[in-house]
Amino acid sequence: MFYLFSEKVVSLQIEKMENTMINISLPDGSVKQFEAGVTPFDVAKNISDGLARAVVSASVNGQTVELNRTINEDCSLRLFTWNDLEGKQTFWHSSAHLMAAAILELYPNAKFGIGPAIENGFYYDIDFGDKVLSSEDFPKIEAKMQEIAKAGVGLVRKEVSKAEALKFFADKGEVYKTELIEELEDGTITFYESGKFIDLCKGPHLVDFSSIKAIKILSLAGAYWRGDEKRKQLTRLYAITFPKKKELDEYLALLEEAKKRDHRKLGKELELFAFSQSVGQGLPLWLPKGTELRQRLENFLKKVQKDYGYQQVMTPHIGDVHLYKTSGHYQKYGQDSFRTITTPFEGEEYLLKPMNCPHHVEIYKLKPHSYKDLPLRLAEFGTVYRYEQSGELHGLTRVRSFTQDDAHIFCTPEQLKDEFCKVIDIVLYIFKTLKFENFTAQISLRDPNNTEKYIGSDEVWEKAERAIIEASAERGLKTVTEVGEAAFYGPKLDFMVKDAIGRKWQLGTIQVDYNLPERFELEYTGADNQKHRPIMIHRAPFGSMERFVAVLIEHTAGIFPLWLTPEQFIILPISEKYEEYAKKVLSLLARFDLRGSIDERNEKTGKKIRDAEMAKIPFMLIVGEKEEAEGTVSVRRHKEGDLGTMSIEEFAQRVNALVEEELK
RNA sequence: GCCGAUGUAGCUCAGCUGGCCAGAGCAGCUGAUUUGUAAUCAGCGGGUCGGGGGUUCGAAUCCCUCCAUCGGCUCCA
Repeated sequence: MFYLFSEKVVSLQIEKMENTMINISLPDGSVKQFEAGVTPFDVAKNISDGLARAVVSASVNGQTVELNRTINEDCSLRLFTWNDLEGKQTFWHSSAHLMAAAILELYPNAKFGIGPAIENGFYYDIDFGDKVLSSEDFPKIEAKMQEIAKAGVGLVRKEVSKAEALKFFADKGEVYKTELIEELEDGTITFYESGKFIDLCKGPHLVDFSSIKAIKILSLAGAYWRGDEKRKQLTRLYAITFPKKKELDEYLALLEEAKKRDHRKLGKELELFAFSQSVGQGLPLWLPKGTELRQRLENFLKKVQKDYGYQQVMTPHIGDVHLYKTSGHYQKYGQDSFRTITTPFEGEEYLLKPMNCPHHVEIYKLKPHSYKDLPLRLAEFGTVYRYEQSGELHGLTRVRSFTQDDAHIFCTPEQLKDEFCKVIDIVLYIFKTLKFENFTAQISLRDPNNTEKYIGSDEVWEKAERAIIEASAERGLKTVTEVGEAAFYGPKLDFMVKDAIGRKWQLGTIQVDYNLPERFELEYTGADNQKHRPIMIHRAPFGSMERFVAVLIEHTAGIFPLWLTPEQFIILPISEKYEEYAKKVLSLLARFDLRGSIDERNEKTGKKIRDAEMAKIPFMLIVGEKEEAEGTVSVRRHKEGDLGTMSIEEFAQRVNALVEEELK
């Protein structure tokens, strides 16, 4: 091992204090005695050889460190393995160094940006100069990584002074690294050296690369240096590594599964929605089956909302530009959004509505309100138009016209918490019914050190934030709190669900708004006969119909619940002789509120079954001579197979029982 | 909007480094078949090779430009 720096800087190895014993407390509450200078690895080995093999990093008094860092005083120690989030992060972070080391060997002129671990794997932002990297280069890089890992190259931590760090990278022409170092404080700078590749990094890392066994470079993309649109775009390489090949294979299988579930693919195959270049990008066309599905969702929510005291309204798709000037949206987004619509009359301008709130506010303002009228809950499936940047459009999840399952609740400050609870209840009911069993809520609060960028008094903010926190706690939500993430007009609660294959999506949102009541000078008369300002809650449990349907498609892989699916059954007559009977079955089932169709094609039953299976239709009803004679249907369940023969009534009752169960 | 990749029939795709009238499967149409739990057989029709411009004797193939899609970045009221 060669050292680049003068002896005094190189090593942090604190001299071992002879014979001093220290106490190390472990997460299970036990305290063990070790000699000072012990390393986390030693502790792991002391506990068990198995742990010593599995451990990747550790935390000493809450600070994550590598396994060979010496411990010289009493502390609490946690050992992380691959199964811990922290362990994975260490593993992937080190893998990023491994990738960079490989790239440096293959492309000596590459300049490195940053290379962090992410939720699934890691990336490195690299400036390749004139070289344009393509996915064809991946195998070469992977092979080089394997080679370095196999050689067991270590990751050695060194403390360096700022001046030395700057000089080191400046000499190499590493402009990105020097820029990063400029912002660091002297005395806090560490390098990690792995063979020829030396990187600025605060760590911690694996002790060496040998445990990185399975490597896959996933994709490449452009990424602005430091996320700044105005700065140079670097090449970002995404990759993932695992300690075992089997785990990589499983991960790749998961990616395959995700591809199969892609709502853009299924939306096309199941004929739910489409896009047309002639209509315009980001403007979805809902096909008959998709519309059927969406309307069922809408009706489902309408019914729930009715039970919760909401009133349905409808408002136009455009509004006078002054409305949006009053709301402030025109000033904030007008330039980047769809431009105003003009009319034959001079000075008359309209805007496609980018949101429903101002319209609902105007409904509120139609008459004076007493505190006794509140809360007023106005709901609308309101289609809005936003000019999203072209590169941001993505299937149904990011579009330029979408329908919010919107509602605005006008209430008094005292009612806020209760209203919040009720909205949470609606969201929970929806998640339960649609089997989103894994979800968390994010509470976004204002930054208390920067209150001037928010509208509304400290008093109302504190009250609202407390209301959100208490309501979430009362409803037993699993929450994370993000300080400083609130909108300028109020705190909010967002719901994130995990779908069936573990991917996270943001769905519903509940937001408190002080801004619009202020700007539109909303009022109500209180019990004290004084005018007061109501609080507005914006909420959309689905988020938008487009986004929700997209997530639902990916969550269910296109196999929708029976109550929701566009077509519950398809009747397959054995031959055209039984078409009359098939029609009779269809009309009988319609009387039981079941929906389906008949496959009257001149095809064999096997073919009809195959097509119905692929169309993911829940029930196939095969009818032929026997069924016609007995007045029965032969039932086949999607993916499950033959359920046997039963009477039409029995089939209907069984399906309806299942539907009832789903909606319970 | 930015970086990179892609764009061939309704769908999924083949057409290598420019040279027989641009192909296949599925879907569609016509006919035969009257069919029992994941693909019946035969015939037929269908493409401005994303649009436009250029290089060339000759372009789906090379170059430019625009559009759209995909992977990211930035953004998301």
